[in-house]
Amino acid sequence: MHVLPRAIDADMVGDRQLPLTEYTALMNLSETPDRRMRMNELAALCHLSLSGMTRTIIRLETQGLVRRERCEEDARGWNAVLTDAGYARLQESWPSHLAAVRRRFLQHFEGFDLAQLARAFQQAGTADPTD
Amino acid sequence: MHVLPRAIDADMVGDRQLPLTEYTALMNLSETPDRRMRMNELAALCHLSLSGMTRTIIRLETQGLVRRERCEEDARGWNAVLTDAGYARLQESWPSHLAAVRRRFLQHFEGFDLAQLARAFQQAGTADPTD
DNA sequence: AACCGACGCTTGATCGGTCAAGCAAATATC
DNA sequence: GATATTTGCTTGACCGATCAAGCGTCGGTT
Repeated sequence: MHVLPRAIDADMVGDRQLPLTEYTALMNLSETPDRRMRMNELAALCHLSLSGMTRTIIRLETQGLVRRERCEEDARGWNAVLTDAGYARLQESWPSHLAAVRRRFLQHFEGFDLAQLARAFQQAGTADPTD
Repeated sequence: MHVLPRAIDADMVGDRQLPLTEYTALMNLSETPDRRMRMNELAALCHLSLSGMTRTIIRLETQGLVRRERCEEDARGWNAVLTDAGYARLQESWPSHLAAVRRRFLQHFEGFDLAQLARAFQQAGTADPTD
C-alpha cells in the first residue's frame, strides 16, 4: 500500500515524463464534456488539497497542457481548461499508465473479484473516519 | 490506495504523536532479539531510502526513543538501538495504530480472504518491476 | 604496504505535498 | 446599501521524502 503509488508514479515519470498527479488531473479534465472544471471539484477528484491542486495546475500551465480561465458565473472562481496539447499528451501517456497499473497492481490480484475489490477500495477511500 | 496511508498516518499523529514512519521503525527494531539493527536493513524493512532512514532515526534519536551505536564488526556501519523509552512509547502507540488500520482498512475488506489479500499485497510490493 | 574501487552512511538541494494565513468576490444581515 | 461573514482560490512556511554528491572505512590487487 505504501510502495505501490510510488512505484507507479516512478514508472510513469520515467516513461512519459508525466507524474501520476498531473496525469490524474489531465484525465479528470478530459472526462468532462467541455474539458474544463472548477479547482474545487478537480481537487476532490484528484484527492488533493486545494493548494496542492493549485500547484499542480500551475505546473501543467507552464507546460502548456492546461489553461486557466476566470469563471463567468463567479468571479472568484477559476476553471482549469485542458488544451489541445494537454489532450494530446494524455493520449500519449495513458497506455504507459495502464501498463504500469497492470504490472504493478492488477497482475498480483488475478484470483480476486476485481469489481468487489474496487468497491472495497472506493469505500475505504471515501468513508467517514468516525465510522 | 492513494488516500489510505495518509489517513492512517494522520490518525496516528493525532492520537499518539507518532507518525507512521517512526512507528514502523520502532516496531521493526522491537522485533529483533537485541532491539538493534543496521541502517541498511531497517531502511529496507521500512520501505524507505537510506537517507530517509537516516533522517527518521535522527528524529527518533532527538526524542530519546532510539540511540545510535557504531557497529563493532564494521566501523563504517551504525546500529539503531531501541531505548527503553522507545519501547515504552511503542507499547503506548500500537493499540491506536491497530485501531486505525482496522477502521480505515480492514473494516472495508470483511468479505475477503485476508490471508490471500496479504499475500497479493506482499507480492505486489516486492515484485521485480521488470516482470 | 600502498593504492583503488566498492560499500555504509550522511548531507545538501530539491520536490511535491500539507496547513494556515491572506485576498478578493459573493452573499447574508441589518 | 453598508457591514459582516462566507466562499474560492493563492501564497508562504514547513515537512518528510528523494536523488546525487561527499566522506570515511573496508578489502582485494600489486
